[in-house]
Amino acid sequence: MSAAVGQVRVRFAPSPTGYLHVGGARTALFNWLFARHHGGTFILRIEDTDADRSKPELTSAILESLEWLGLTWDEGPFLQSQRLERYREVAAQLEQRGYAYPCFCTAEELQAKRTQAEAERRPAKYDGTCRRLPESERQQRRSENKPFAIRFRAPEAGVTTFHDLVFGDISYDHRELEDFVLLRSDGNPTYHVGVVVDDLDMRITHVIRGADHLSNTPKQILMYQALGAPVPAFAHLPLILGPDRQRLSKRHGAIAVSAYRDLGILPEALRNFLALLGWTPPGQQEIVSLDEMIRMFDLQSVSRSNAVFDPEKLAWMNAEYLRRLPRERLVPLVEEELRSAGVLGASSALDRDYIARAAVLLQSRARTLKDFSGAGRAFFSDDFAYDPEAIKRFWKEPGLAELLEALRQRLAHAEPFDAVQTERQLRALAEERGVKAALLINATRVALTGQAVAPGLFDVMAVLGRERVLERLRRAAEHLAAVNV
RNA sequence: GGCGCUAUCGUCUAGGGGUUAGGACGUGAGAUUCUCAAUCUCAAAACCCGGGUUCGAUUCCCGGUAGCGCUACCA
Repeated sequence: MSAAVGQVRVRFAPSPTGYLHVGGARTALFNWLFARHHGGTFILRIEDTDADRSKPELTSAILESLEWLGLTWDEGPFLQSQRLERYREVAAQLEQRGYAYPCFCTAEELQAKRTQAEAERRPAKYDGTCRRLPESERQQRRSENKPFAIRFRAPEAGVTTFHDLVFGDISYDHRELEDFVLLRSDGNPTYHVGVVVDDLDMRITHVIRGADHLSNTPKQILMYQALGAPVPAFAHLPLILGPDRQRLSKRHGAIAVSAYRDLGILPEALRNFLALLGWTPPGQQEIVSLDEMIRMFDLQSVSRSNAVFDPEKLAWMNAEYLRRLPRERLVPLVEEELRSAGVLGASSALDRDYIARAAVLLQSRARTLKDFSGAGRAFFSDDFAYDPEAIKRFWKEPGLAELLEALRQRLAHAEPFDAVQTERQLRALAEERGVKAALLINATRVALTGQAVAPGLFDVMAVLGRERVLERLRRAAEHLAAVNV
């Protein structure tokens, strides 16, 4: 790739009217991958021209989510709200050159026209009242300080055709176009001005965005042409849908990137999963490292049909990543999870080495980080409850209290207190009493972890250590004796 | 309604004029076992419909249908 010519410049341009959702994250990811693949530049721009709906705190939340996903930007973030003068300047320029005109219609008038058009089952495009205003009339109304918007003078005939890198050739008849607003009557630009002017000023070479912008593209191309500017390449991405095949929205539950972080999802897992929504790497491998993704990413292999977001597959992928996590990354993540879940207090006596051993033991069956503080709670705190289901399943045998007490006494002298020795002692006891080892093992598991499901019992004992094991056996025997009468 | 786009297992997708239509998640069965997960084996599961082109279409073309998008002084 030659660096001098065609240096790739792409951007991600969210609007701070909500949190970064998975669809936006996927768009950001594809832009980022494209930039990295081509050794280009990834620019972040905040489209906050809608003063009413934009919230500054959402901007920082979006940045945070992008950083969490590892999608770092090379330039920006640029705020459109700080470039308003520039947009007005361009709008004025378009007006001077006859590509735009002032429109004095009020919101009420426009609404009335639209309603009537719908009633008559006509397309509800702007009727062009102010487009046909004589120049003198325009001067007159302006001098009266009547509020006005600036509209683009769309061509009345012809077709705009462009080549989309994902969708192929797209044609759009100009008769479908209306004279869309460039500048609102309060002087603020609309979306179309913001994108075109910024993409131009920022020398964007490839506009990679959601397919919901496909129909907007002809309008923007017309603006580039009116400005006598080169048109960038376009690549539209299929949309991400909910399980009901509707466009993803709050109704679908977790859609914000931050929600997945809170659910205990790893950023690399979410990133990998998102990459597979609409893009397939060559070969049949689905777990793809970042480096491989960058190397293999290609807009031409992006799908054209919308994709349903499948949380089940994400969960599977997260488990895959969790299992592969090296200890030095796993342990801090687990500690953080335990702390935020309140399992580990500030004054916890647990040392790092212990936490590490417990985390590694739990690692192979964890689906999310939440599992460490949830199902794994008993490894990090003495304050855990016996799961009613576990009791029902493994504590139904009579005489268990006495059996656990006997086990406690045997284990008190097991030396060393490791998986091999504890297993030997437990099996010996089971044989001595003529009960199946499984019965004792399962009952003990509930005693030690409160759960019906846990790692291998003897590994659990080895990690917990003699002191905790004996104490918990005592507690369980007590509990059973009290309940079973 | 108008315009645009899309259409392969439940889901994500590969493929492509002649294939046993491939993989992954999920689902079912089995192996293993100390519970569960993991792992291994096996199984069920798809080319939207109708025309056309062709010796032959799931693949190419047209139409229909369905879904999604746009249709704002939102982005």
